[in-house]
Amino acid sequence: MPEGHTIHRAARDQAQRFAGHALAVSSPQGRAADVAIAVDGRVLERIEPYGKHLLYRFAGLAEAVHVHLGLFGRFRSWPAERAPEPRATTRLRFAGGGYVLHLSGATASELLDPMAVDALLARLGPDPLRDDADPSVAWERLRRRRAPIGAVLLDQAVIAGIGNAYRAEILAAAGVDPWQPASAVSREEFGRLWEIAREQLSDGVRLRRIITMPAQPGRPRSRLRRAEATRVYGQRRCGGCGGPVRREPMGPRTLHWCPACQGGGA
DNA sequence: TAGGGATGGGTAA
DNA sequence: TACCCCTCCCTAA
Repeated sequence: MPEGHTIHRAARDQAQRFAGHALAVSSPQGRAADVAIAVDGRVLERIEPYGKHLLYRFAGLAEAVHVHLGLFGRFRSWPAERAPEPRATTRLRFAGGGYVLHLSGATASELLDPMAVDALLARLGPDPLRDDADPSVAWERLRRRRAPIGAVLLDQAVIAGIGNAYRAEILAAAGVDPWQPASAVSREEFGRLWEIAREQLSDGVRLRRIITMPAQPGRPRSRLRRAEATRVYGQRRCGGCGGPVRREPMGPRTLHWCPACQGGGA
């Protein structure tokens, strides 16, 4: 679920529903009780997405509410009249503007003072989904790394917002060997990776899913089944050439790639 | 119905 | 590198 596209989608959807409204905020689970106390009754002004991080800004409050979904975090929302009771795991509940939102499982759901916000943003690389992103910053960081390009794409300090699925899909679309050192990637190749990242993540925001394969006759992209939606991630056969997709651990995460299209792999 | 993964990341060593 | 946290869903029985 949560790579950068999920976060940007959530920021837009939630801003549309909640921004400008005073929110009733609670923490049924209790683990974010301090957040609930700080913002309950305040007007939500805006929601800012940075990579996989969200910052909620409330009127009259210097601190921001920082949410990071991690691997397990999830938002659910409903029109107020159809909203279920919170579960035992509901970390935060927002209500206002006719809607209810539940957050569960997040790695982070905390108040950050302005200095902590600065520190957070300082350790993130540019986010391809943001208009203010400067890819040359990512390039300067990436070109110095000897780690495999597949691993460096997951480093949020280099590019913010890419996760395990998109790193596989971006490299596959670019035909780049994930195992080659980042330092061996040319400026031109990097430019292509950045552009593909932008396109794939933007499509993910629009379609609300990771879909990197084109539409098929009679089947728009939004209706592609899981087995058709990606080129290599989670697939047994490559969506490009039909050859076998390989899976190997790359550091702590499983890399999916097509040796025929991308090369690589001992 | 139990259990293994999973689109993450921080920390310690 | 290893371990920890966090929750849900799909799969295999």
